[in-house]
Amino acid sequence: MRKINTRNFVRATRGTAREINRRIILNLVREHQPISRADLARRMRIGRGMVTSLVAELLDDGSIYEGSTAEAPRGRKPMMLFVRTHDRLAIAVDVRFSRTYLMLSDFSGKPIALEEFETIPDPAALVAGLARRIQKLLKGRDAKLKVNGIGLVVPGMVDATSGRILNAPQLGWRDVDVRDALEKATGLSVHVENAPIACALAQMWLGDGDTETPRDFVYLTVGDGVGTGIVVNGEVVRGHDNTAGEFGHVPLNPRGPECLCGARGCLEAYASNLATLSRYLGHEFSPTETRRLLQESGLTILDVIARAHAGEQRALDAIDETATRLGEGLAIVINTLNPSRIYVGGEITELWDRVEPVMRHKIRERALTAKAAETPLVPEPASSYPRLRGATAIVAAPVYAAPQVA
Amino acid sequence: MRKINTRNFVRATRGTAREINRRIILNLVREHQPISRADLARRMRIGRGMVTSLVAELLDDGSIYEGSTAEAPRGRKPMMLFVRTHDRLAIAVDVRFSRTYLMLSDFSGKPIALEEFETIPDPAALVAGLARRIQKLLKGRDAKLKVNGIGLVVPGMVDATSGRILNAPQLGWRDVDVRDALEKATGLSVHVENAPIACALAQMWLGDGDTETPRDFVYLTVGDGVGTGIVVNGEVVRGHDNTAGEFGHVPLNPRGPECLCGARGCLEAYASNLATLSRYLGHEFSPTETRRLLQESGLTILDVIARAHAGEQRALDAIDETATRLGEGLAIVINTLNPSRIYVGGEITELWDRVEPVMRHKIRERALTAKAAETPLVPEPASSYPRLRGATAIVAAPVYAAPQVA
DNA sequence: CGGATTTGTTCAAATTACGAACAATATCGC
DNA sequence: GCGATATTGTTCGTAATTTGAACAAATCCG
Repeated sequence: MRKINTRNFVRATRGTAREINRRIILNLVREHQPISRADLARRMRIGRGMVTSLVAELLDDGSIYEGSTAEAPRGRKPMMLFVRTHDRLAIAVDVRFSRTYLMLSDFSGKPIALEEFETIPDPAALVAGLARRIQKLLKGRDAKLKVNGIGLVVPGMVDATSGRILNAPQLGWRDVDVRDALEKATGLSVHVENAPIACALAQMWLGDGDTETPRDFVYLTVGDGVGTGIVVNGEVVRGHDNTAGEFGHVPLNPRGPECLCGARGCLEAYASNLATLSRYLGHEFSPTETRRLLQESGLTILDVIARAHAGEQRALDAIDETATRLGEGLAIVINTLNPSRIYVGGEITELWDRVEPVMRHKIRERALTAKAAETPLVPEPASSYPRLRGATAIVAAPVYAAPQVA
Repeated sequence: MRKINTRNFVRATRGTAREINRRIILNLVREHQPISRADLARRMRIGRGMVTSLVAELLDDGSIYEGSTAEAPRGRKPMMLFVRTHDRLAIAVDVRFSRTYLMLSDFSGKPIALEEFETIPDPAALVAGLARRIQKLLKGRDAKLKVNGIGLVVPGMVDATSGRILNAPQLGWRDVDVRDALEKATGLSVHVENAPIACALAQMWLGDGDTETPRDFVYLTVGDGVGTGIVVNGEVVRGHDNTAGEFGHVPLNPRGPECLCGARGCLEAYASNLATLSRYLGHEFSPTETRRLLQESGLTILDVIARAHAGEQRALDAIDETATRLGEGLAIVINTLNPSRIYVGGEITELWDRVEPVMRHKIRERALTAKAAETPLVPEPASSYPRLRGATAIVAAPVYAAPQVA
């Protein structure tokens, strides 16, 4: 029961029904490939003639392709259909505090080329550098491989419709427009997105290969900060001013450590990588001291994880406390949004066998129903580059998304 | 960019485009009445001929009606259209701990008859009693007034699709099916909904007369418990097991008062009417003691509010603390969902001039952005019967909602 | 009263969904 | 090897629907 937006609706025209059914077929092929025309007709309860005609259009515009025929117990062998992902490309950019990652990948998220370089703090200079690298990246490529656009992910608040970066504290950017500049420099369409939302979009549109992604879930990212991407009813939640999902600043303890946001005892001040590292070094997190402390020690979160793996008690204690706090935060996520699943991304997933039971224990303590207490937690290893996959997803999604109607 | 649900999609048929446009017209009439066919054609960028034909169908099925002609500076005077609400009725039922409210209203939410009686704890007996009262209510009515259905609101978790009440602790109901029984007894279709969600639906579909309701907001109910109804992208958030919106059990203080849910320091244990009343009597909230305490004293929340109005310091202190805690809770709502507005319902709104500034102060302290800190808080007086309006809304909404497609 | 202007209706043409017939393969029983 | 049967995919006529233009109705103005 969605309400129609009478300020900004899309009315149906002669071609709308066809467009809707074509998009449904494209998605059925995507999720059930290989699949035959006759199978599509059965699933959609539609005549095979209609399928032939719609499939012809999808073949024409290159969205799908015909593979070989498949075995059948009797009758004519069906001609199998597949979505064309290997020659539709996206350029994914992940801008982070110290380094920027640049990936060329196909529409399935499979990497073709990957490079990284030091982040240039000035937006204009970064755009110029990016444009140069992108041009070089595409130079030697086969012209047949169509690049559909650029997806750019930043740690911070983004207005996805205007493409403006509203506030990215880690980069020191405020109200910066990189989209238009990068579009002008490369001639490609550019989509900008906030990192946790991008990770959620990667899960939604590219999946993780094995299990089917639900239509309502939360993606928790644990990095220098703690953030979430929220998906409800098959759609991302951005919020009225693009600041939804800041579960990192849920207060856990009014007398807890000071947080970058100015408050005390935020989840992030307990569970971000900086906070974990700081705790390992014997200090509470502090927005003014911690960075200096870490630079002095030269340690990174991966060192703490390695030592925990090796069995060092101090490292294990630091990690356990982080997991406990994450569990408290996730209990709030579960009680307020009741997602069917929670994905967890970040270096901390390397210790999943240790971390998950601790989080689960807290969640069981706090969840309001027995079902909710067992909300599946799914780790996503950092090795799968979730942010870059998310950048790819924002380029690919418009091709597969439901057409806007009504 | 909504993802198509390939397990449960609706394909477009020959009539789909027509259905979509008819529904758009209905909603345009709803929100802009009085409006002429020519105006509709302009707003939809569609030929007037199409509008004539679609409007004829809507006139036929009684969704809208023609009023009188309107003045125009020159040319033929337009014939104005209106939605027909006054002779389409809904029966609204609000089952609460001690009393049950029964309202007959039209589709605009305007009450026609209202009665109340003591809640019968046994579900089957309550249904039988309700059916009897409903029959009596409808007996004397004009047969032309079409009753579209019954909306029933309960304090607790509800599976809106199956109509089962999963858990309503205040009523002591667990996994109870009142829908089928009430449908059988009355011959009317019955919709069951959770109270805070129903309040949100009332705002979304019936509005409050003056201002336009946004497509993303939160409705906070402060009663015996504290709950929220969440609306995102013009659609209600129910959660995977129908337990979304439990912001009442966000922990504010790990060493706070014990809550009914078993945890400590929940928002609800600070800010529900029971907690406020308990605090006024000089005690912390306690799930075991408070009810007895209140029965002994014979006081209700309205007494405390009246004394606060009269300027009694002890009452004011109790209310201020409640407002402070609600502010902390709302800051979490704002940082995690970033709604464009928050409606607040409950007896406490009687003291809005006192309560709002206290909540706002806390929100300003905690909100992550300046814009979010100014998220409008809109009080809804208990006198407008928000839950009963919500029950009406769940009956009326299917008539106006966007058709499900793709 | 005729021209100008706007609203609402009618109608023919262009498109499109739909369904039935048909062509193309393939297996199986004999 | 050959007809019977089953299944896939295509073609094509029919019915339904959008679309745009012409037309009728209503009103004001000079």
